[in-house]
Amino acid sequence: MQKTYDPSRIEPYWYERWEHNGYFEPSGQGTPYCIMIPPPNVTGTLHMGHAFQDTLMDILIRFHRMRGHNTFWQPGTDHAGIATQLVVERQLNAAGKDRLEMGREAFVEKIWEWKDKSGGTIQNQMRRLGASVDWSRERFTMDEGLSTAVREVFVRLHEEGLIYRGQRLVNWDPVLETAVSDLEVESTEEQGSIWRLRYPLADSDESLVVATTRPETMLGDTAVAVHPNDPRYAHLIGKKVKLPLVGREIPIVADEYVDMEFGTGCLKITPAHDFNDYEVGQRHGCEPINIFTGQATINENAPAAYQGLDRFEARERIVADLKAAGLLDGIDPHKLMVPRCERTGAIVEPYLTHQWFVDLTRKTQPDGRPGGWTEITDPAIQAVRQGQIQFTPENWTKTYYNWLEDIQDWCISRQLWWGHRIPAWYDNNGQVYVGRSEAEVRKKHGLPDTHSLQQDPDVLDTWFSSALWPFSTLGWPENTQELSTFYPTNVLVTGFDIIFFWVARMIMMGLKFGGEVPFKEVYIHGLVRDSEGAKMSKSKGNVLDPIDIIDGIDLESLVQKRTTGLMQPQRAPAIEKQTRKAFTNGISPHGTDALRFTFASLATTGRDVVFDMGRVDGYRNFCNKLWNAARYVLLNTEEQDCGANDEAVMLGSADRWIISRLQTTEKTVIEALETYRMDLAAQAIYEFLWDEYCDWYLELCKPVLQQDTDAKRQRGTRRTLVRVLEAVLRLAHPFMPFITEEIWQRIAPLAGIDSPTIMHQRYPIPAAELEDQTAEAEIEWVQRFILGLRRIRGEMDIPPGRALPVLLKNASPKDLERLEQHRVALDFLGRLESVDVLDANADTPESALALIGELELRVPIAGLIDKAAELERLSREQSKLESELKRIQGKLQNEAFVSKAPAEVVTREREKLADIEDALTRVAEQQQKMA
RNA sequence: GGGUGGUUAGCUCAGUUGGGAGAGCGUCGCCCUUACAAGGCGAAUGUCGGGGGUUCGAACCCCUCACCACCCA
Repeated sequence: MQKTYDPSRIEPYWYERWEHNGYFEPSGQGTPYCIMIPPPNVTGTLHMGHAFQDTLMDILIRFHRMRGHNTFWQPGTDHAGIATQLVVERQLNAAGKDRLEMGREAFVEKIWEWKDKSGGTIQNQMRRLGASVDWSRERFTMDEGLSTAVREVFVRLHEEGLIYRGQRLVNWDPVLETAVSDLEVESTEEQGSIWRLRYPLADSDESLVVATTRPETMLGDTAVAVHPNDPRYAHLIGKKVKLPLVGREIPIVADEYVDMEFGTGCLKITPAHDFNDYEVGQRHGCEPINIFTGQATINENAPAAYQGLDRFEARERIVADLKAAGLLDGIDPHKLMVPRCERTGAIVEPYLTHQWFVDLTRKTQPDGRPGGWTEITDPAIQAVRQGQIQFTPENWTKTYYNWLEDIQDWCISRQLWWGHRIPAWYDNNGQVYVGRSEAEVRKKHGLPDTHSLQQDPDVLDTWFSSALWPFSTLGWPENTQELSTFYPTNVLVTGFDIIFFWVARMIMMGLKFGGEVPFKEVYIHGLVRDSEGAKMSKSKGNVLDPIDIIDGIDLESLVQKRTTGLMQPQRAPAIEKQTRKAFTNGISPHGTDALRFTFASLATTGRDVVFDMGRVDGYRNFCNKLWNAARYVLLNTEEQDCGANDEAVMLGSADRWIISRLQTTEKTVIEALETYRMDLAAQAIYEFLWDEYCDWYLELCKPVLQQDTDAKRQRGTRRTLVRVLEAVLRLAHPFMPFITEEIWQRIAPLAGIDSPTIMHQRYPIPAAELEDQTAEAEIEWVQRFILGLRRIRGEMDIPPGRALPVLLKNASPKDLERLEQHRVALDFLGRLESVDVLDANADTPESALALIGELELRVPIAGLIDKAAELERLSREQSKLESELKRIQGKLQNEAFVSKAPAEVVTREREKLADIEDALTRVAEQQQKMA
């Protein structure tokens, strides 16, 4: 093995080999285990969230594969309708071209070109991460097969009356001119104003004042609402106001929606441009008046003076005109939530348009057939409530229920060109026909070719196809082998941010069309944040490319990367400054295994994953530790007798100890993996490998390998060195696939194993009969002995190279037996010059003291010990012991404790008390002697 | 306004049926001991957010307050 650990040398090599040899494909044997990847954007790049999530999935996949399951991890991408169309459109604009001039067909062609060009990026980044997905079955939401599934679902839902077309208020992006989903709208608090507008009554000199954050919408007002219990306005209910600038007379209505405390207590009602007003308007029979065009300019329903104005220009003009008319009562600064489209940054407009909806709310349809609530929503709730699907952590079910129980119909149409075209055709009479194809529609409805049909120009929400992902990827609606083997899948691994939009919808569609839940478990992980705890985003300039952590990147390149292609270029200097501060020397290379191990150890139950580069540094060191430990093992075992063919061996207590500890570690790791506690699993592996195998076992081996003359003992030690390492490599493989494979290739033959890859080896199974309490007690005694000695060394500033004479006093027969048995190890690890056992009544010379239970370990002072330092240490130890003594005495003197606490707890406290009293006596003696 | 989660060492976080406060990183000493200086050995560091309650006993259970974060309206 190379002397230094160099991940860049081993990682790409092994991945290429694994993939080339088809090791990621399902074995076809054993219990099926399947995970569907949450499909990333086909033209996207890997961010930290992906890397985190992919790591967690790969750990589960490799774990189950090694347990002998028929394991399948489905990879793929989605077409990300808006994002992708936008990217290509921007490219065209930069080249001086225009989508509309170009035409739909040519534009879509351009997007496919872009997809082919940049489509492989994220897949190759996943390869760098070691993701063991089955690339041979990769899917894309706009593949032919998946598109068939989309059409099939649409048609069937429509046939059942569960998809309808209607006019509703939707979130509208006036830049893209499309409806967008709630998920794509981000509301943030922004500074705005409240305008107080005075509306005169129609039939008197009275007037009232409405408060609004959006004065321009007054052109579409259809009512003014007050609270029915508001005494200030009770006399006005039922009267009319004359809408300024427009002249329309609109009613004053009473509605409990109005907040009497807010503003003036009078609310202008604009049903066509506000979700709440729409509801209020409906209650009072107000016809919505739409005053905007698709680009949010004022349309022909408004007075001519304002037509054609942009919504923000219109606001200024209207406020100015009202002011001129003496109808502006005032302007107050006000913070309000402003909804913006995540993609374009444009302020989203509630907008009244014709869209396609999935019914999720009706219990029954007017014709008596079951409605969407009964057919789709309620079953999705029940599946979780009745435990067919389990969430981890369980708490997230609340979020799930909250949303589903208050669900709205799902707007699935988008006014885009990139996506699945809605399978609906219109004739010249406006009659709509839904079917799998135009031919099917014509056949079904007996429409001759001469009867003109136009397909609906809109496409479906990307989430509509994503909702089908768990079964459409497996070949549905065909009844394929894959579908019957892997559906329902085992677990969905995802972030809590898309529980509503994706998880819930997959459950709905899975139950409806897959006939069963799409997955039995949902593992919800946290979201990756930067070291300050802030969400990572390009515009904040705090994103990290996982590949940069793997390969390393110099500061200049990092600054460059973070400051190019910004939506707000003016932020570049701030981002540059912040980057230079946070990464003074850029990012050093860490390798994939270290990054993966970091992600695993960050996967706690919390919902924020605060990413700290220091952790990655630490785990890279861990990889290095493993590497060097393996080198040491090989150095001592290669071409030597390791008992690979089950020759007779003798195992010492150190051997039996490390084997016993390995069983415990295996149990911990497996249990942690089964409960999605990757952090605990990683911690157990880390501690075993570093604190037990490296720090103690390798050291305990040295005297045996270097000095022992018994072949069976040496063979036993070599065999244990090799076998334990081999097992822990398998244990750690799901977390650190590359380094474990590389080392395993060298170690496995020494353990008598012949196989091309660790990937297909069995995951360790803890064996109760290998647990050995006796050996653990033995080694613990040795550890305490050595630690006591080391502490004296450290505190007395005695160089580690200097051999020490040791005196033992108050030794029990057991102590003497252990001393005898472990003498070689103690000499080696403790650098003992001599050991003398003193009689109980013998005089003890001035010496530094360490207590191992009742056994006194003493190092004589002459010429070695700093008397003052020892006295200082003794007084520190004394006060520590005394405070502990006080605590325990207090407990035991409490009669209620003695009588009510379990007997074993009381006994334990009594024993502790005795130990402490004993230790205090010795410390006091020692102090006297030194004084 | 409704809901959820959080508050433990300087930093990031564990703490699984309530019974001796932990890890990593950082800090401070001593060591280039033939696997590893990306290392070894040792040390220091906490009114477990505040208050109250239940209990023999609370970081953990209950109530309450404060602050932070997120989600929904």
